[in-house]
Amino acid sequence: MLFSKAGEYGLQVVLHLAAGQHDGFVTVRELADRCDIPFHFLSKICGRLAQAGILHSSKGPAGGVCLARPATGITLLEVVQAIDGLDGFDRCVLGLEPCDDGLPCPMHDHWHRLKEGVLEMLSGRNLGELADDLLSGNTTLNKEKTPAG
Amino acid sequence: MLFSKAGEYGLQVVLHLAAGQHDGFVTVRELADRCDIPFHFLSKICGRLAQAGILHSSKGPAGGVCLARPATGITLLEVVQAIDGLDGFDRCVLGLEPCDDGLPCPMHDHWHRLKEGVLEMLSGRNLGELADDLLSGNTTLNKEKTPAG
DNA sequence: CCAATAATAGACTAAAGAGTCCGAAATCTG
DNA sequence: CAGATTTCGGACTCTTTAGTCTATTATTGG
Repeated sequence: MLFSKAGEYGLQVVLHLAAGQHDGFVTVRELADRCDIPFHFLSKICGRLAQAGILHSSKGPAGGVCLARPATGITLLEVVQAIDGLDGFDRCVLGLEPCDDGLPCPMHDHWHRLKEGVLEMLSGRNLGELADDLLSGNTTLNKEKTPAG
Repeated sequence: MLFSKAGEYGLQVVLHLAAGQHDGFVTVRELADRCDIPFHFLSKICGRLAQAGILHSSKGPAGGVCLARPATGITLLEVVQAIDGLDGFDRCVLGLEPCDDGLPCPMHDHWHRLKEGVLEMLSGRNLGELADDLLSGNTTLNKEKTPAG
């Protein structure tokens, strides 16, 4: 609805890393397993996040990825921007070409307010604060499948 | 971002019909031309809208489509539901499977409020009111391409 | 240096979304 | 009834997104 699958996965992983309190690198394989994300697909996503300066990465044994900066200095908006881009936020909700404050479509104003709300959701709190919510048990990233049977 | 292309087109057409003050049927061809939508694609969309009881349709010469009910009795939400469905509104914004008030993801609450806002945007006003905005010139559906050259 | 490990890059396949085409079936006009 | 018009339905192509596979490069440990 709001993000591509890659975007969803990227957000999950970044939150996982922020809440994980890992010292060094975590392998993409482990992230993929823990978050139930196709490994090769996640590799690409982490590549983009590394290129955007959100993750650090290291090859070889004891390598992997980790947050490139303190979690308190990273917002979800950066992550979304690195993966999905922010173009969607500039487009008319009806797909009309000339739709701005000058020539607004019937939903322009209302949608504009909602978009602001989304941007605020993505940039208002940093990864550290969200990680705190996770660690305190107020929220969760669990993606457990109900055990077979 | 929020709707599929088919959904966007459907909303455009329904708004166009509501604001058009047509007496009888309008051909899908004419709608496609006016709204700059691929004709065959729009045919399918109108088919769905007709099946959902939002449009009436008639074959043959002097045939076409028209709103099945007074515009004041139709909401955008119905249109979206008929074309895209409402499943997207039930899904977690991060794509997590168990994500509800009991086991919320870090964005659950915030996203829930925003979704309510979207639903309110789609159901809060009816087609008639939106058509009034269009007719009074406060809003527009214009999709003019800048003239070649 | 050698072997194992892990990210990186790119080609490839699969599935979904978007758009096209054609052959009905229905309906109006003459 | 004949022919033109228009919706309806399905099959089809094209593009994008999602996901897989393979080879390469860098790093670590022995």
